[in-house]
Amino acid sequence: MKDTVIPLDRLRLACKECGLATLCLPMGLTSDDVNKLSSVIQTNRIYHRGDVLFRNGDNFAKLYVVKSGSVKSFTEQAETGEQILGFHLPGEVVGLDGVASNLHQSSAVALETTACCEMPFGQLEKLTAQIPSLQHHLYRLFSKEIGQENQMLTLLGRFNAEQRLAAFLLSISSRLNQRGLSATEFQLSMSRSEIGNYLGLAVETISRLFRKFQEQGLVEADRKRVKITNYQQLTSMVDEHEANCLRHRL
Amino acid sequence: MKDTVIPLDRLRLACKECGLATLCLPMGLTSDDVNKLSSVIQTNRIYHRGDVLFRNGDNFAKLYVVKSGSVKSFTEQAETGEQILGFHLPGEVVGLDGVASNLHQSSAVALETTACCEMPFGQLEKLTAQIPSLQHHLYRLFSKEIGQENQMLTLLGRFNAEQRLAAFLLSISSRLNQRGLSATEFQLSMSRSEIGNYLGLAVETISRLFRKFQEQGLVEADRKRVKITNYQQLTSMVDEHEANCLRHRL
DNA sequence: GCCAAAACTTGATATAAATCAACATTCGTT
DNA sequence: AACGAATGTTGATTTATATCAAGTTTTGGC
Repeated sequence: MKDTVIPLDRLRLACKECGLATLCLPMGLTSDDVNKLSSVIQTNRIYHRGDVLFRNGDNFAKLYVVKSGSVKSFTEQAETGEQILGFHLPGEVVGLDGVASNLHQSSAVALETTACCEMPFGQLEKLTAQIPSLQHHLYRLFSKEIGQENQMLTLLGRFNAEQRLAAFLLSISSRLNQRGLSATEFQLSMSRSEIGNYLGLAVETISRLFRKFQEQGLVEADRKRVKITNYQQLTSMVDEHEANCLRHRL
Repeated sequence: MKDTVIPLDRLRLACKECGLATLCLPMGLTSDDVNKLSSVIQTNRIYHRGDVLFRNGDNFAKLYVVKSGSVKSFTEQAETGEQILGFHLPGEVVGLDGVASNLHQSSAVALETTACCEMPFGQLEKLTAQIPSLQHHLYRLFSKEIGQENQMLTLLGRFNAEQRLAAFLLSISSRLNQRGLSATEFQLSMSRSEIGNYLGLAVETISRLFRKFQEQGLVEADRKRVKITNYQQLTSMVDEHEANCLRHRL
């Protein structure tokens, strides 16, 4: 008995102190609920740069919550290329597209040393049937992902290169900030090439834009270290664009 | 009592004969389950061209299942423009992005005379807690939407104009075909301008591409009437592209 | 701490698709 | 059936961004 109780408590503690309440500790869970949830979660598995969380076509079994570090998800096309679908920062969930067919529809690899909590979806699903607030939380999680992809569709369909990079930097900034990190100074974990891939732009374009932004005093960028020096103007680039670029079509 | 029983039966019948098993009749529902489900669904509400299902910012209350006709969803930007996020054909669900914040994050209007079943999400959610297969079905529905948006991200990020239109036509074709309609001959419900908007291209480009496809014997297009005359080659345009276009980057 | 490979930068040039401009066709209303 | 408005077509021109081609800098393994 003690053998069982202590690990659960430790796990529960792990979740409580995790700070990533997004998925693990939705409001309104009782202590008992948290124990149930904790008991099905494998906490803090460590991945290193390039390690695969799952690959397109793998059986889908679990959702992954990034606890620290970062992950990219992507589809592999033919033998030569990949299309990056998203970068996943601490507190964000990876693997939602696997539920539909019980097979992962994309791949995910760690961009740096990364800790993830892994949640077996089958067990999670059963739990959600018992804990209404958890169920609601999970529906919301799926829905939020859809909303974010809608934003990305707008970006790719209507934004020019400059505005794409601005929106990208603001997105990273805001997401890190939500986790208590600086909104203006951070370290990117992805290469220029990966940013370009994600934004539908050539590497060279990303490189030139970083220089341009720097010249305009919007950011200071030293390799992966980024400091946003004019948050306001960066924001207005995206907003104005939304007005401008759409003026032309329909 | 009779008053209650008969409508429920009628509704259940409505669902049973609907043929759109996607959401309403997942495998494994008992007759009793179907009655429960039917009782919360408002069936066959009719919308006419231009009618609004919901608007960005509206309170989120229900999901909409297109039964016949078609719907477009989009975000409105500034006062002048819209970005079309998707076209929704019979059997498809609209409104999933509203769950996250309890507010619709996009708008939806009927493109033609359209019948929808409306499912109050709160009640649906309660039901899913009682009916495991329904719960699973709903998770899968969300997940499928995410998968489709991922495909769209790839299209916008990496496909050229030609391949975007090819992919678009093939998508419509396949989705109509899944509903028992012809895969090669159909009537589009959206304008060239809306297609362009959706695909991140100018109207003129769409117009030229239709001509080009026609000259190449891929399709016969007479205004909104489309006949795919070389399905095979249309498909290969998209596939080859996946190999070609990606060869260049990363 | 050195070396090769990878990542990044920069400039010159090419090109796909947007924009501009004009006209044609279709649709919906009276 | 006739009209104006919306939608679609077509050609000429421009432009944003890709591509090509060389470099330079950084990184990570030995």
